[in-house]
Amino acid sequence: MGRAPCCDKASVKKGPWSPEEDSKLKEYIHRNGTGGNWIASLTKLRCGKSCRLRWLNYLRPNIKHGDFSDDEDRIICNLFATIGSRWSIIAAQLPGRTDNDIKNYWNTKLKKKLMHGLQPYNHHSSKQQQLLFVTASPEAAAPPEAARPLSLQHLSSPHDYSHHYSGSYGSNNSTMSVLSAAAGSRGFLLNGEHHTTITSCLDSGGGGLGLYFGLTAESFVFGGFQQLLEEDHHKALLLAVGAANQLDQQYSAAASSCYDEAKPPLVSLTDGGNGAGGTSTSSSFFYDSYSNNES
DNA sequence: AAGTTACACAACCGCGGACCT
DNA sequence: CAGGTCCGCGGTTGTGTAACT
Repeated sequence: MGRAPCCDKASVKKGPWSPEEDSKLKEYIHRNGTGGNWIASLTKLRCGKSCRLRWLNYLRPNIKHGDFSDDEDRIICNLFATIGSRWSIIAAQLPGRTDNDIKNYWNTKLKKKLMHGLQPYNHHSSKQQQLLFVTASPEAAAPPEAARPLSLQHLSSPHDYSHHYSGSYGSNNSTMSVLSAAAGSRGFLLNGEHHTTITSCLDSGGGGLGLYFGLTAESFVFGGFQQLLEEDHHKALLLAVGAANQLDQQYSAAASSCYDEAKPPLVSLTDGGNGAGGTSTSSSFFYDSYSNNES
């Protein structure tokens, strides 16, 4: 019944591929193509799955290695915001790039690049946090000519924010839940209008970094989230807020803030050249969440 | 110079759906 | 139709190396 076993996992080689193995694999593909059964003639060399992966991610012709362009960054960001971590689909939009490549690039570089605008906190110790979703001003969603320069805006209290969520949490999963709850159940304000439709809320795993986004018929929100576990501080930012059909416009504004017990929360909107790794590839601006210091 | 840490990338693992017998 | 494997995918781990102390 069924097919023969994939391979003898105890006897096939694992680990990095040698040039000899690569040339054997290339020769096999050259002779037999990739349409057939990966397992059939390769079981003595490597596990079929391993052969397929090596071919697709490294040996295949026209594979691009090296730095990603700004255009590729933009495509990845926009697609991630739209469909999440569907790397194979994203890779299909980037000729020469593999899903594994894009996944690694996102996890090691791009995510951090996008988070670059976050400033270090001063020290608070709090068990209860508030995440705040801030109204997107019409100025911020306008082209650069209109968006800059925006002056610093002091917010007198957390209640100046349109929506907030209170709760305690300590893991990525619960962080995601909080973000989901905050975004989904409370909604957010965009250009003065209340929106409640959040299509997804993602947590991208380790490192305390997460991402969330939302879509409505008229608007788009794509955000990031940073968690500083040891300080129990959380900071959220929106990377892109604007009309969905404006996403390709080349404008951005970045905001950074720091919280000081003696001062009200500060939100600084600036030209995007210095924010989020200097991204100018999508409409973007940042807001911070508010860390409630009451305990 | 040696040890440690952080980072980037390649490879592996486990799962779900498609497919085969 | 049932039982089994294959394929493709996303998440995770392992490894080499550069940067730092």
